[in-house]
Amino acid sequence: METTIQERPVSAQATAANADPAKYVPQDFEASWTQKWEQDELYKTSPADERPKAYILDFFPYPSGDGLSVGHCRNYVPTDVLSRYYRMKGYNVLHPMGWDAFGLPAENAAIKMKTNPARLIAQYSANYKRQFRLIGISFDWSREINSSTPEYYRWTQWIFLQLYHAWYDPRLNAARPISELENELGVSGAGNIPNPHAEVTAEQWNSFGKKERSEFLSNFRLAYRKASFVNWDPVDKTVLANEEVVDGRGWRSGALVEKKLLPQWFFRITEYSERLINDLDTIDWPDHIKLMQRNWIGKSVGAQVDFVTDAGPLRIFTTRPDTLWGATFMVLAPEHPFVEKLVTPQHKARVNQYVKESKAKTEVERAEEGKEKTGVFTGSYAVNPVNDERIPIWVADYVMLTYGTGAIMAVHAHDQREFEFARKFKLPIRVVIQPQGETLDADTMERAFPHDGVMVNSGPFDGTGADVAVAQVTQWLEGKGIGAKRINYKFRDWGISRQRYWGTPIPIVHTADGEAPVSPESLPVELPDVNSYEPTATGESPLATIPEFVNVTLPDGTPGRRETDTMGTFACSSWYYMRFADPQNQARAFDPKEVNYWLPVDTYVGGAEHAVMHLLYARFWTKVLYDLGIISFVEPFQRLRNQGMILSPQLKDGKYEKMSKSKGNVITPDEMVEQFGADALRAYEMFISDFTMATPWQTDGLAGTFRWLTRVWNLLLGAEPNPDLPAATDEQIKSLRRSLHQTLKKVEDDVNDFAFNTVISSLMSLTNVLIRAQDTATYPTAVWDNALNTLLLMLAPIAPFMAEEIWSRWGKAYSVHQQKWPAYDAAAAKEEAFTLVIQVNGKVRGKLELPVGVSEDEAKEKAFAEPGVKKWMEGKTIERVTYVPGRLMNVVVK
RNA sequence: GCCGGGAUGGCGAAAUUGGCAGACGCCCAGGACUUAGAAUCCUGUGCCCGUCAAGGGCGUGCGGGUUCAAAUCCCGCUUCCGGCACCA
Repeated sequence: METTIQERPVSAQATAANADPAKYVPQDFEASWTQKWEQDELYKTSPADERPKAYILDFFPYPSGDGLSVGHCRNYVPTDVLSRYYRMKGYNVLHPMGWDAFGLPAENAAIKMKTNPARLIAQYSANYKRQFRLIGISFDWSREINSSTPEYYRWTQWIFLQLYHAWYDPRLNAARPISELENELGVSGAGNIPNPHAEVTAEQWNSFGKKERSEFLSNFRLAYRKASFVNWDPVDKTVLANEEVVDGRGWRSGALVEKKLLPQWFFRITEYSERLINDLDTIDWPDHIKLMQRNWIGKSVGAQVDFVTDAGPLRIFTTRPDTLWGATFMVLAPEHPFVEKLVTPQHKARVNQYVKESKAKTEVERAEEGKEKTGVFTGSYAVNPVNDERIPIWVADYVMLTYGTGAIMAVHAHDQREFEFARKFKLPIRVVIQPQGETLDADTMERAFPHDGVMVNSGPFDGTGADVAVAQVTQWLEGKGIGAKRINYKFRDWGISRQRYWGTPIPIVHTADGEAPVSPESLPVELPDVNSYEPTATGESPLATIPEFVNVTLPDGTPGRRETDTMGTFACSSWYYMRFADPQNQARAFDPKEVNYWLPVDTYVGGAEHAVMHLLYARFWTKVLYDLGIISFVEPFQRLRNQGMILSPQLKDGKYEKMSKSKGNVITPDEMVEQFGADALRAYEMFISDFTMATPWQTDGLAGTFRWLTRVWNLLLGAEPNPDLPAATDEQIKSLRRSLHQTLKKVEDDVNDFAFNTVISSLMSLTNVLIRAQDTATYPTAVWDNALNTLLLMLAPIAPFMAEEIWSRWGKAYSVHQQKWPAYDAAAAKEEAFTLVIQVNGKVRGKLELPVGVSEDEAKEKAFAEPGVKKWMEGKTIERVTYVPGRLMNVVVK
């Protein structure tokens, strides 16, 4: 098929030749207003004061070489509109911007281009900044921050030390100074701490040397180092957090992640599981994000039970203690320490082989093979403590060491995985839960029955119903001392070590006596300025190869080696929103007065992809700093909203694609501004669809908002009223004011509700009303001027350039952006009449204009007299009439 | 597999949460202005029957249901997009 080249019908490109001052040519004035606003520091935020505050924040962007696309503008424009709106409402507004500048993409790009990541970031962020200015975003640039500067990461390190020097006391449900733990250990050991991470008596503790104490405290510190199997990305040559592994691959490199045993730094976020779940109820976030966090934390309530084995008590976790009597064997994870102890000589070879193979598999391989269960018998047996039955112990890789206790009891009849396993290995199956209304038969069952029912074959519990079974059995186990209630969480501590150069150095020195934290006064531990910083394949940070960095002598003369891992960038973004409250502070991370005034963030906007990473980590840091008395709030982000993605306008295989540089379908704000101006772009970003919805870009739609702004321009700067037109009647004047104030209400409500698309459509409607009014009658000057003035003020947050230009052409005092938001008059907005929709048997048969407050009888009388309605009622009997005042009447006839 | 969220004209979408489906735009068609085009303005525009009429029927992914009344609530599917994934 032949394609014709479409001419671009609408365009406002300025050419010097046809410059007409009456015409709307945004390119003629937008840039100079940006300059003036900046000169005048129009958007500079004041420190804490008496006014109510509004903190409106976008997710901390990672500046990339590609710059911003029109898709990125989708969140920056609405937050800017909100900020401008709040300024006009008299709020003290904080609307800042900065750069999440550390991390792999910049470092990898810099290595490739043989340059320095700092230089790249400077270049990329300058481009972002240029684009933000281009589209009129009102950031207070005096508060700009860059997480890779020593002035910033000094305080990231400081917060790291706060965590390092703290532990979580389950008795207080809060973090406390580690020194208080040390005191307690010296007096009473760990004996008074419920479920301590490690046991110690006071005598033992007091006999410990420096190094032993240091190592012991690692079991409690909120920032700790531990050798563990980690997700190793062989392409980026670094460790990844669990959240950064997607389908077994590194989220940035896409490489298959390997398991590697390395000493790593962690933050003990799991201590906050319960609070992270509970406090979700106190914040205004999208439900699906809350749900994702809950699922990620993965709380399950059940019981732990000790089975008797030759190697000692074997502890399992189950959410179904009511099925204990149905256990027909046990399964250990291949890495479980009991495997070695329990395997009998004649099974040793097979078991060792199986364990070796499992350990070699990646997570993906394990999962892929997951449908077909594998496993081997150890040769040993365990005794089920509830019925003294002897059951075989197997090893199978569908059991994970990292969840629960790494060991399970297998109840084949009531768990699908175990059912499959039992069928495959011809193990016995026993029904211990009978569903209501049917009878399960262990021999003929084709699938497990994992649901509720009545307990059978369960000794003293036969006949117990599902509603109470778990609680009663758990209590019984506790009474007999063979088990206890236990809560398990899926998620694990947050691994922050990165074996890379471009990140915040971890402020720890390793000495012969153990770890020595860098003193706060000697921060920052600066990243050395070096030429070569390529990652090593060994799992060692490139910093380890720099002797000047590594070798240190502590103030007391002790020689040490600096920690050479750096922190993953989620550390930087876990507190940047606090730094914005007091970004220049050289003496501390922030002044508590400022941070407690501005925080929590009132409205936080960004993509849903950070649901379980940044948003969980930031909440965790906030809670720790709260516990330590540094800040006075427990949740960082009061209201969260996620923008929908903007897709490429081209259909491919019946779908709209994501914009990406590799597909060559990226549309930039630069080209759109060049063609239509920034204001039309802003309006279209709002108008395109519901804020949360993914939607394709349509440049023709942008042409539509440009046309609308042109009509507004012509209306507001238009000619004097036509003297030939009749004077407006009282009714017309009332009607005009009604439209005006209804729109005002709608715009305010919708801005607050993030319904930006309908903000634009209602302003378009108002524009149409005003243009029509202008062509119909001459309105009193006061009425007309007030209408135009109100429209312009409503437009100011949306189209800031145009609003300022018109304001200035009207000869009003600079600046429109320092004006008050117009006052809403509810009386003026009130309707005097309404349209009554008349239905007969549910079908619309007529409409009637009636005064508000008309009586039901009168409405009926008039409705039944309507010819269109009458026609359908003739010869029928009225069965019922439903009347919804102000709306609708439905007559049911037969 | 489990858990979320969607599906509305040719296109992007609205719909006060049970009360006129399609606001507001785009596209398209016809007209005005113009030497002509662009821009602008006016009119029309869910589908079908009907002479472009009057009028009527159908219509919010599909199939049922509740209700005087369903895009909206309930049950069962299809499909797309996210998330989780042997979690005991």
